[in-house]
Order: sequence, then C-alpha cells, then structure tokens
Amino acid sequence: MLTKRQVLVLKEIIRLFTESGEPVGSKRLMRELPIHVSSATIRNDMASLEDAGLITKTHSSSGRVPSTQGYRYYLDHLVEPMRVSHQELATIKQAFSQRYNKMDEIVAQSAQILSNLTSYTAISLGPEVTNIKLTGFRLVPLGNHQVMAILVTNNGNIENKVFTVSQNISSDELEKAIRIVNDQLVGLPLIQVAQRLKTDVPSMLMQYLTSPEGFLDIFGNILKSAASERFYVGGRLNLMDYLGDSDIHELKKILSLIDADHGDLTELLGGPIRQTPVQVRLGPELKPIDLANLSLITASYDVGDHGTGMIALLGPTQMPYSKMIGLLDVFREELAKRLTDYYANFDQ
Amino acid sequence: MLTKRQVLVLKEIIRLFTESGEPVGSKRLMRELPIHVSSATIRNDMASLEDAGLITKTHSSSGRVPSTQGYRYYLDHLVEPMRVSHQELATIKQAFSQRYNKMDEIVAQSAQILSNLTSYTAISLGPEVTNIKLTGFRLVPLGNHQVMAILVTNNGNIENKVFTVSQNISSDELEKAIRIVNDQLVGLPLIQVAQRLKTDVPSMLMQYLTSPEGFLDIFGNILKSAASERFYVGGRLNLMDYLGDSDIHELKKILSLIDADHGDLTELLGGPIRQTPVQVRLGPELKPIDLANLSLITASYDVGDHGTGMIALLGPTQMPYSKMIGLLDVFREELAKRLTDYYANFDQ
DNA sequence: CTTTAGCACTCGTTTCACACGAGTGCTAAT
DNA sequence: ATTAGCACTCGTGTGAAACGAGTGCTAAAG
Repeated sequence: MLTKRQVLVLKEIIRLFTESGEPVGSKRLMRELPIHVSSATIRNDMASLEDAGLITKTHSSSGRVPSTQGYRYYLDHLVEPMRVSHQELATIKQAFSQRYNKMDEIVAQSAQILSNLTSYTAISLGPEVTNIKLTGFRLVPLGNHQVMAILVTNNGNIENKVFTVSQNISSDELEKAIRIVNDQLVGLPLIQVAQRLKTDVPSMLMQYLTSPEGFLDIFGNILKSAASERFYVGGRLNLMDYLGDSDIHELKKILSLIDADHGDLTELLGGPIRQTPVQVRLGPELKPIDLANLSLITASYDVGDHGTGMIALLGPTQMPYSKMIGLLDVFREELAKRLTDYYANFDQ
Repeated sequence: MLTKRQVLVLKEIIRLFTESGEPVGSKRLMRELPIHVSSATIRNDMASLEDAGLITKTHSSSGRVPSTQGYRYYLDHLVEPMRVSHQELATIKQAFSQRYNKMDEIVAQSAQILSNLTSYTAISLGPEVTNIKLTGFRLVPLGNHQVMAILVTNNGNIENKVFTVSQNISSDELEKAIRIVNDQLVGLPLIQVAQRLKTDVPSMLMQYLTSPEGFLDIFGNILKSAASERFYVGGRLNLMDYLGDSDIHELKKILSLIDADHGDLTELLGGPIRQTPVQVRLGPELKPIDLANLSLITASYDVGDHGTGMIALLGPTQMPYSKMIGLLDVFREELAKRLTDYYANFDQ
C-alpha cells in the first residue's frame, strides 16, 4: 500500500517526466513538490515506489522514470480528466461546421480534426450497427459496356463501383433484375442478403437473365466492400515528431501497420466495436505488436440506432493523459452529436 | 576535355559508389578497373576529375565521391540503359494481368508495381488529353434526399459524388434537366462545359427547374474534380530505407510534399505533362524544394488519342541509373500498351 | 611526355584514461 | 519518521594517442 506522500511523488514524477522527457531526481522533486520534505525523504519514498515496480532507473545512478506499471497505476487510480477550455470546444465545433454529404466524410474528418488538435495520430472508425440493412441498389449504365453499381445501406453508407460487362445486357432485362433485388432484398440485413445470394436469388434471376453469373459477381463484390469496416487515419506523419529518438525501422513498422487497412487495425483498437468509456492502453499491452514508447487512447461514441463507432489517439507514452482523456471524452460527444444531426436530416 | 581513361575512372567511381555507398580510393580503383595502371596514375586522373568538378572528397584525405556535376556528366554522356531481363518483363506483365474496370485503377496500380520492382518510390499520373470531353452525366436518386451525380469523360474517367438536396425535386423535373445537359453539353470539352455553365445553361434550365442553383452547384462541383489531375504514389515508406542516414525532418518534409495532392507534385514532375523521353533530374535541380541526396527519373507514356501521362521514380542519388532507366523505358511501354488495350475494349 | 614507386602528410575513427556531476543508497543523528 | 552527510555509481564530455585509408608531390624510369 502506498502512503499519501508516495502517491504524490509518483504523480509528480509522471508530471515532470511528461513535461521534460528527462528522468526525475530527488532534488528536483524537492523543489517542485507542494510539501516541504528533504531530498533524502523523497529518496526513501522513491525506493518504495521502485520496489513496487512503479518507477525505474535508466541506469544505476540516474533519476527515475515511470514504468509501464507506474503509468498503469496512475491511469487506473490517479488521473482526473482535465476539463477542456471553451476555446478548444469552440475549435472543435468550428471544425465540424461544414456541410457533409456522406456519413463517411464526417468520420474521416473527425480523425483529421483530432490529430490537428493534439499533434498526435488519430484513428476513426464509422458507427457500425450490428445488422446493417440494405436500403437500395441501383445499376446505372454508363455506355461503353460500363455499368456503375450503387449500394445504399441504412447506416448511411453509400458504396459504388464501376464494372465492365462483356456483352451488352439489354437494359430491359437489367431493370427487371434490379426490381427483383429491390423487392426481395431491401430491408434485410447484409448478412442475410449475402446468404440468399447463394441460395434462392440465382434461380429467381434466371427468369429474366440468361446468365445471372455476371450480375451476381457484381452484386456480391460491392456487397462485400459495403460490409467491411473502413478506418480513417489523421496525422500519420505526426508519428515522426513524437517518435523522434526511436529508430527508423520502428517507425516504418508502425506506419505500415496503420496503413494496412482492415485486420490488424481492428486488433489494435481492441477487437470488435463495443461501447466503452475512454480507455488507455500502453505500448506493451497492445496487440498485434508491442508498440514500445507509445500508448493508445480509445473511446467509443454512440449514435443511437445508427450504431456505435470508435475513435482513438496514438501518441507517446509520455502524454499529458489528463488533458487527452478529457479532450477525447468531449470529442466523442461532439462527434456523436454531429452524426446524430446528420442522420436526423433525412431520417424522419 | 577528358581522356579515355579519365572517363573510365569516373564511370568506375560511380559504379563502386553506387554499390558500396562509400567513397572510392585509388587503390580500390586499381583493383577494379579493367586496365592495369598504378594507383599513382589513377590518383593523377582523379585530381583532373576533381579539377573539372566531377568528383569531390568528403574530407581532405578521403576517397572520392561523384559530385552533382559528375552525375550530370555521367547521365548526359555515359549511361547506357541496361536491357531488362526476360524475368523482370514477365513480372511486369504478370502484375498488369488483372481485370480493370476503371482507367484510374491501372494508373494507380502502375505506381504500386513500379515501387515494388525497384524498392523506391513511384509516382504516376494518368493520361491527360488536352481537351477532355464530357461523354455522359447521370443523376441517381438514392432516397432520403440524397442524389448521386455521375460524370463520365472520354478519357475513361468516371467521377461520382453524393449530394444532399434540401427539398425533394420531382424526378420528372430532374429527368428533363439531365436530358438538357446530355443533349447540349455531351461531346464538348470540359473547359467549354464549365464556360457554358456560367452563361447560357442556367436560362435553359430555368424552364424546367424552379431553382436551378442547387443543380448547378452539384454539376459544377463534380466537373471540377473530374478536370483535376490525380496522382498516385506507390512505396511511400520505401523512402525510409534509402534515406536512412538523413534526419527525420528531411523525411517528413518529403513525405508531406508527396502526400499533398496537386500543385507541388506537378511542379516536382517538371510542370505540365508533355512527351519526353526518360529523364533524370538530380536533387539540387529539383523544384519546389531541393531534395538533397535524392534524384527523380521521369518519363512520359503515350496512349495515342487518349493522351499522354507521366510516370516517375524517386530514389537516392546513388541509384543504379543504367538499370533504372532501362526499366522505366520498358515500363512506360507496357503501361501504354495496357491502357491502349483497355480503351480498345469499348472504343470501337 | 607518361607512368610509377616512394614517402610525408592529413584527417576521420577508435580507444583509453580521467575528471565532472547528477543522482543514489545507507548510516547515524535528530 | 525525518534529515544531514557521505561514499559510491555511472553516463557524459574531453583530450591524447594509435591506426589506417587515402592523398599530393617528387623524382626516377619508360
């Protein structure tokens, strides 16, 4: 069990180390601490903290640095989120004040805003309803054997792809096929749509199309990309600022991880989307790779019926957590509000 | 004027420096050169080359390194493009052997392929016809006040955007408006389209739409993005490998330059697209910023009536130019061929 | 006139010794 | 329980010395 003063010392070590980036010694602490005790006393406390594994030395006679466990303890018991200033709140609102035509645009921009605000790297992931439903499907002939397929889902996602069809399918036949899709499949969750695409839909299409395979390919293809998660990353290059000392290979590894869409990033954010408060995960606690010297703050945001999304902030372990946690907490609310507004616009 | 042997020495210095990355000394040259002369003789030649400004020392008693002028001389008078192996050619063809549905996909992939092939950074820019023409315009209502606008141009570009319209415009009115656009504007160069959008088109639309402003906004907006150039970059992160020694700020500067679409990149590639052979520009010769230790190989590719595009390779100054120039020369042909095939598919 | 052997010289790199100082742990006194 | 005092540790910085790859120059040989 830690004494009151030991807790104070730990907090101060974290504060000073975050500010200066240098190991903190007992004399320095004596000057900075609000209480008046000698450096020897502080040294005793520091020894206890080290025994508890909360701080370490960089070498046998250096100042102390918070350990991963030290940060963990701090985050679990000591941090108190800082309130964001009115000014900052205004900046956020201002940044969101554009007009958006697609849900994705808002989510993408939120990563941008958050990275600008913090000078770290932000990752955002659109709200995901457990069962996205199909609300519309269109095929638009563009001439020259080209067709654009458009798929609309109830979470506001609009997916489109251009396909080249081998022979000219008569637009009459297409019309009918599209009508079948819209009559039979609209309103169903995407998972069910995908299922029926393999079972009874082909035979229904058979009546109108001589070879429904091409059509099914197109539909299946675009269905797949509508169902897959999409990440947006803002401030990739900020990594270079706060990862300064570490070597270039490390940097490349992290950038590749972030740029590789799907899969790995989902794991980094902690698996499938679910509602969580603002959470901090430290480098060694992260999967799929141990991001030494980095930590990740994640938070979910809630858009009611339209699902739950995630927003995350990747930065150095020596982050001003108090401030960042407060910021993210406000930010998630703003983002949720902005998305709710967006949906309200054409939902009723 | 350089003697035959001096030229040989220069070539060998460049070759060895490219291979090893270390300054080349007279003894090393004596071993590697095909002719048998003493190191003293070589030293004399090296002194002449240094007087001519083609090589320099890193310090007063080090081996020699090619100077920018030295590389310039080499590139202007000495390089002979290496033939690409059958294997490599096969790799290129193989990489292009997918099915493409959009012209952009081919161009984007070409940057990817080229960067994989070389481990450098590749930039590609789609073929640009001096006067792109409008070949089609569609508006597809998606429900919920949303409309997707699709614009097709004769260079195979397909641009689409989703808009939210304030009040429900009757689809009847829209139909008519679209017909006007298609009847009046299709076949015209985009520049003329943009012009007429400001002059006589509004009054024509007036007959069918009560407030054509919204429509014109949409159309103008999408027209703009169809007309703007688009760059594709492959192997951004390779920069980290070949820029290893240089500092992290340099790296960030270059990455920002590359990631900032439009504008700066056009300048880097040497202004507006035109037909050029494979060209090498060295760091100090580059605009808008002096990319010390880097050099840029550019080449245009020609797709006949469908315009001329650019492809470029950014790498370290110590590149195996002979090989890279040969490669890029073959690559431009392959890319042109691939695009020609693509257009032929629905052009007749 | 060109080439070569020889040699003194330069300068970056590595190694080692040494001093400095910030910081520690421990002990004994308060 | 706190504090003053002190020996000890260890990273950092400095300077001298040894090393070696490479150079420029001179004088002899071809």
